[in-house]
Amino acid sequence: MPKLSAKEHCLNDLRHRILMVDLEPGADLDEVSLADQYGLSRTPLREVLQRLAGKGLVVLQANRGAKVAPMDLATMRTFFQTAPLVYANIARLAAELRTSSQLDDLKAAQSAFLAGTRARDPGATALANHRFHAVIGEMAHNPYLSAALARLLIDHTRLSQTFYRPASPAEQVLVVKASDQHDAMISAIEAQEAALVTDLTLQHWDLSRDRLERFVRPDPLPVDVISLKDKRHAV
Amino acid sequence: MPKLSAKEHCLNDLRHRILMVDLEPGADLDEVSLADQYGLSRTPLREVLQRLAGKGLVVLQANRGAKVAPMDLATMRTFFQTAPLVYANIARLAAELRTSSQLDDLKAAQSAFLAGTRARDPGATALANHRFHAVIGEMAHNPYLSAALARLLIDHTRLSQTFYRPASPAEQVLVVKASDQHDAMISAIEAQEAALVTDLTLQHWDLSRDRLERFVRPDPLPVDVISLKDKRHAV
DNA sequence: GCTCGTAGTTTTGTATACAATGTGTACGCA
DNA sequence: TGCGTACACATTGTATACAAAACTACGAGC
Repeated sequence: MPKLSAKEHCLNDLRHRILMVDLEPGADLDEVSLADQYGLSRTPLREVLQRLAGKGLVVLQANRGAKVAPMDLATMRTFFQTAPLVYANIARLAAELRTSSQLDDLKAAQSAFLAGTRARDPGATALANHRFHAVIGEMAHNPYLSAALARLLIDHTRLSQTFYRPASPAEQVLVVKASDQHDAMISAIEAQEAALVTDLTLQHWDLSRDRLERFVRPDPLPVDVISLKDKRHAV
Repeated sequence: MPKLSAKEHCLNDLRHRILMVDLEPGADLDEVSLADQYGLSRTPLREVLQRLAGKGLVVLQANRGAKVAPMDLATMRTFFQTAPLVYANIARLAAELRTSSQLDDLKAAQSAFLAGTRARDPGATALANHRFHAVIGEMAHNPYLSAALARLLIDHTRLSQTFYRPASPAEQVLVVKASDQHDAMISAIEAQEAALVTDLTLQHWDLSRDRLERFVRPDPLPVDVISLKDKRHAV
């Protein structure tokens, strides 16, 4: 069991809280309060913030402290525009270049994902999903595209959390479908079938996008209030 | 005139030296010597290193200091594989989304590039070229692809420096051609002709790749040493 | 003779005190 | 009353001293 230093715990926990939108996009981060919250002095805490800034999780403002990386409308637009390109290319490279130990990591991430869904734990599920796709990024052995992927995954995970609502039956079906796609991707990556993985990845993206869109643009409220009244007891 | 703090100067200068391969890939960076070299204490210097690490210019090794980001064979292979994809997509977005002030920045970078070539200053030329493509990255308004682009440009600039040899006449022709392509790209971006910019960018990439390849795989030495002797005075 | 262990040195990591910068508020003046 | 300035407070940035970890070299044991 690797014993984590206070600094490592701080880094992981802040990362976790940002991805879970426990710390909201744009939120100011106070050095002193975070420092004694994690039981370290400001010096190493500032290094943690610099590191998080390097990964794109926070942004530093000179003489004005750090804040959680914001997510405005423009960001989201760009996200939807860019994700399929990067995901597809990463997936293709992953199929070609994956090592067997990375394949084990991927299967472990998928196990965690399944466990999360079974436990109805949206946070754990989202985090495992993040890990799953991050491992595919590692498989691609491409530092350039991985830099883009890492930033995409940050916003992808945060968007999922933002729009998540306690599992409706329809939602649950989609999650199961996503899990099946994960399994298919694992098989294809293991068999190194690059074209197939690319295709599966794009299907997976479409599912994810539909799921996000469903919350951004929900079904409109019924215009006819009277008829709604009649249906009240039909639920 | 913006007065630079010692810290900003340190950041810029280290960046500069890394891009110019004055600091070679993989070189160890000693905190204390760098600290008094730039006249600041270790605390802010470490922050500078963290920032450079975030940009991908250096890599940090826990309890074992920092070193300049290495460039091994695998990196170069990946670079050539990935560059056209990112450059082309960035260029297309830049044409669509550029602002007029960014267009001014781009023209300024091209002026600097031209000045560098005229002065036969390979360092200044490479840096201006870096800036030129970085501005196109800014125009794309896409933080995800920009992250990939930034890392590509680091290695692109370093490769150019590594393989640069004092301008042969043939080499000079290629630089002029590159400059012309820059001008064409500026016009196309100004006119927001996305398809044209994408095409020009890929042509520009081909030129750059040919130039790099020329040095990686130069013409073989003449096998027939005797006949070479006869030609000695013909040069 | 080689390996392992250990002491000393060098280098990195952390805490704290202090300086500088930014921010808010209250007061004076028009 | 409105605006500007100045002062006080809060927060960030820097330096230095100290602690911990890694590297080196030397010596003992097998």
